[in-house]
Amino acid sequence: MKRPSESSATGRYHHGDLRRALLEAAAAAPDIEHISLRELASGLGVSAAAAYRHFDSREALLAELAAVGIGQLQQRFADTFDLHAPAADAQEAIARLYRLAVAYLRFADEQPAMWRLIFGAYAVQTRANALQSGAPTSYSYLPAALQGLYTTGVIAAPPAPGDLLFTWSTVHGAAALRVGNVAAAQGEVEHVGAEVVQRILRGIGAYGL
Amino acid sequence: MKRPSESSATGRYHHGDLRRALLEAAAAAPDIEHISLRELASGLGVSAAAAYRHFDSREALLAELAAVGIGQLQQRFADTFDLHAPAADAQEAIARLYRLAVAYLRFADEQPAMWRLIFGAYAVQTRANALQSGAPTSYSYLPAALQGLYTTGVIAAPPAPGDLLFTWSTVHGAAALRVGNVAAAQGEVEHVGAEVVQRILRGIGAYGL
DNA sequence: GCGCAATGTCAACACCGTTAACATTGATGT
DNA sequence: ACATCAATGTTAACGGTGTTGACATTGCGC
Repeated sequence: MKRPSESSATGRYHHGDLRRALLEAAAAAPDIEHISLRELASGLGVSAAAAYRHFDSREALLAELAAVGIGQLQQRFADTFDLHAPAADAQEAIARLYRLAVAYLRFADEQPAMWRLIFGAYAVQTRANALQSGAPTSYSYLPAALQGLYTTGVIAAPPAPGDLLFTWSTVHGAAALRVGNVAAAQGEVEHVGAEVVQRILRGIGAYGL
Repeated sequence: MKRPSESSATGRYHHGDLRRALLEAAAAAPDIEHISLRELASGLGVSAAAAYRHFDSREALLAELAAVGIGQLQQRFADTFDLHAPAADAQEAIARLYRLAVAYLRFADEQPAMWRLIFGAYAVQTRANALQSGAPTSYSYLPAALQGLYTTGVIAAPPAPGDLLFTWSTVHGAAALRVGNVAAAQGEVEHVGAEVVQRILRGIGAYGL
């Protein structure tokens, strides 16, 4: 309808979908946070000022890009288990937590720049907005996984706030150390995930594993 | 001897200790990573080019500043317990881990910009250098604390690499979530530290608490 | 098919990191 | 004491950056 069939810019005065193109080009850059608007624009055969028809500022573009990244992360979480389907049994509940941890680690591994953008100073506001939107977010999965551990009897008591804090901290921390190239956190994602999840389970009171 | 008594720059052609002054001014800035050399220099009543007599580049200055920050963090760790004095008993060994966690959290709380500088993309090389220097570093304390838990009988087996990874991840992650303004990690430092350490202990196999 | 809002261009501003050429200075050796 | 020289500062300039205002082109809705 409105979108020209070509997304690449030929000699046309109007690009067609510059907003999306800018975000995609930025996401494709190896060093997201250090790209320049001018470089980005000229790479798309467009003037730098054109970007300001779509974003208030460079920061606004990065914030929007962070939102895209949060969406990607959430999608990875969604691929690990269905938020609305309760875990069938203890084994499945534990597997969900494990898959979640591995997804977290893998995302950090594959997109470290995006990871830093999401959890760096820029996107604090972006994350806050994503949270108060009400819709299920990436923040819904970890609590759900813990709840599943309870309903399947892996843990005896409903997960306390401290359990969520602890679990989240551990998974997030392992990913952060990985992005930071800290030696202790390198190695196979599956291995790190297993080491960490095993101890998380013990930490929140899952006995007899 | 060589240093003029005044550290503030009066009309003198030579500043006296510009290198230190630049680092201090940068550390005092509210948003370390986004300061400009020119602003920094002009704030000290000095030309921007003067900074290049002391640092190869802006990045080099930030790297050096990160090294300073790592030193400060290490000092906080050193204040929690003596690396060379073994823990007297189980209670003391546990208290050491707790104080370490709280120190970690407090540092992140009080100097979030420095925290980001240290663990961000810039200082990867800096941290690597600090590690291979051989001297005791901030990376020595967590392993030592875990070892203390073993020697005092809190845990039955010597700490495995996975135990270090797990403990480090959790503490680091809690601090990172805090810096990132994630709601679950806010609240009193002592409380967050206690919640997290309690579960870490369980996670690494400390029973009967 | 006219007109207007959307979307682009161009030119300019102030600022930035960085460098080269030059200036001042404090310490050092005789 | 004094010349010398390395250390440390200055100024001027380069190319690059984010951002803005004035103007140009275009496609969609009446």
